[in-house]
Amino acid sequence: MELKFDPNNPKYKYIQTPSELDAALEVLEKDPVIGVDVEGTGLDPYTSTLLLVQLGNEEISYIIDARKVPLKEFPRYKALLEDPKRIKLLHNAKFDYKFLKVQTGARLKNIYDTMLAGAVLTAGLVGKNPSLKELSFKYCGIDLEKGVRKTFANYLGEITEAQLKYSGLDTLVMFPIFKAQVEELKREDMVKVAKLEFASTLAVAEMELRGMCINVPKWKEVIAGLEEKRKKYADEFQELIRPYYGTNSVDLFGNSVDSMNVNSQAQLMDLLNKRIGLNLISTNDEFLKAVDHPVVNVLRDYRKYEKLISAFGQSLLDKVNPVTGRLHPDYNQMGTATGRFSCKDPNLQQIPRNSEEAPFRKLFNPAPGYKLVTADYSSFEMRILADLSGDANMIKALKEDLDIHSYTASLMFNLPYTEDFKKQHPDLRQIAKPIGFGLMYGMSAAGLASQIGVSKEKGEEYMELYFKSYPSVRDFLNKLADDAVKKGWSTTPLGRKRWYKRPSPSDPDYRRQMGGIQRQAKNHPIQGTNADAIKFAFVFLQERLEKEGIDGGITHTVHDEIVSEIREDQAEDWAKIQSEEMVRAAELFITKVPVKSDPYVGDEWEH
DNA sequence: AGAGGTGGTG
DNA sequence: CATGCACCACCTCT
Repeated sequence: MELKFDPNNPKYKYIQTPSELDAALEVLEKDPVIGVDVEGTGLDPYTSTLLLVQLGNEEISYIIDARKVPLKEFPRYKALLEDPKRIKLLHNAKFDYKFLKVQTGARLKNIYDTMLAGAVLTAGLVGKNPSLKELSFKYCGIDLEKGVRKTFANYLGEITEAQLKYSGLDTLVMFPIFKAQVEELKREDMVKVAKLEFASTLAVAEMELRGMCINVPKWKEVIAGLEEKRKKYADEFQELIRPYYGTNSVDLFGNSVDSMNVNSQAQLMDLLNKRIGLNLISTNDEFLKAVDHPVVNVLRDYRKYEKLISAFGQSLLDKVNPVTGRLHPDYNQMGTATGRFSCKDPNLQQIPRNSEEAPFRKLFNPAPGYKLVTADYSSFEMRILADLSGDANMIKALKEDLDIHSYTASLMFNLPYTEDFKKQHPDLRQIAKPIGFGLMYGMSAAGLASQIGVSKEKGEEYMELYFKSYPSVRDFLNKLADDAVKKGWSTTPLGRKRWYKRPSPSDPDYRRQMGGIQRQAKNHPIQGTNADAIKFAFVFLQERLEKEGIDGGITHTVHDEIVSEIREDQAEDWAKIQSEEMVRAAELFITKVPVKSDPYVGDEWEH
């Protein structure tokens, strides 16, 4: 690829005064594509200081010292970044967007993100988002020096020559990557999915900035209650196992001493199998709950509390932002091979559902004067399966709003479907339900059998009855598996691809790996279409928030659910809009069955 | 530092 | 022959 810059001697200009910035903008305003990058003293836009803002074209980078040039009072700078006609070229735009909005008041529009483009182009093959270093090597053969980036951490001094050179190259190198990726996206028919990622990342950035309110004092109370329970069961456990160890029951001062570490799987196996004489292959709850032994019972109780405390205790409260007093998780919009979001620090997508003892979700509340609006798609993946497979029976059931698992059971066991089928034949419905879910994961008859606790033969029989009821579902899923094996990828209707690394036939693990690919390929278009719809909903909702002048925004998402925080007087109207926009987004893909989304307005995160 | 086990979510 | 998708956090152990 022909470069418009010298990687060893990149052209840059260090901007320290408003008049210098005016001169730079004079040049940049002629460019249809602007490279953008920022350097700060840290990663958090609220607690770190913005040091540099680099703006450039494919030949030169203008490196603005944000401590010297008052960007907040610079309309011309803001107008350039917010110009909807000009493409802003960034790597991981979400990060820069947050800094630029918080610290300079500018909100990027119309972006191209080399990181997200790289991620959609390698989904399934690579576990993490591509770095700029990787992309610049791959597309331009340039080995970027990234050591300098670390020098910005907590940096308070004058900007050095090395820092300038490094910062300049960052914006320049994105141009050739951009050109190469666009060609690749066109070749792979992935322009639409890339555009969706680019558009939604700004809504994701807004969501992260907003964060979520958590009731810290009550959270601590709940944790304290759980700790009491954990201690009770821990003590009981040590008391119960003492006979199996004999010595070491007290230390030199007469205090009782633990015989073993309950949290150690190795020590537990030793206790349960060698000392107690059970014959367990694993200590997970699946196996423990099949055993009736006092030690095991107490262990299971202990584990329940230990899990809640370790995963959702103080470690989660430590993530509260000192400036905003709220939680601002890091959402990775290409965090999964299927296109779903992942979430971390903290992962609010795995907060337990409310229970009496641990009502965690009740402690996520709106700010004073606001409400939380929660809406999720109902049975969304089932609807996607019905639509994509085109199965007439499944479509009919969803169109008529029947209880889908009861209807399935009525077809499987040749019984009439009635309003009270669920009450009449709970057992049959209980057989049909796991098949419906399992199928979307590519589950086999054997897997089904072990899950519902029947023989392999019975499992096969049920599976056969299910597929006889929904014949097109079988054909659809089988075709997905076959195509993935043949082509090496699967796709959603939008064009979101997932690639597969097919094993060599001589690989001893060949069968198992091929089986895995087939299961992933059966699931990907379903889970991926859910993701496509949620991301369109993000884009639509962000547009509506701005258009309607809503005081509030999206605060959270959990795969098929979106939570927003809206000023009280606008919350009811917004609830309707949120559901409508979620449905509108889903209907871009789902046309043969109805899509439903019911909103809930309240002071707690619930659904 | 990384792997394996366990368990929380959709 | 193996046999349910997608994640992340915490713990222990090496």
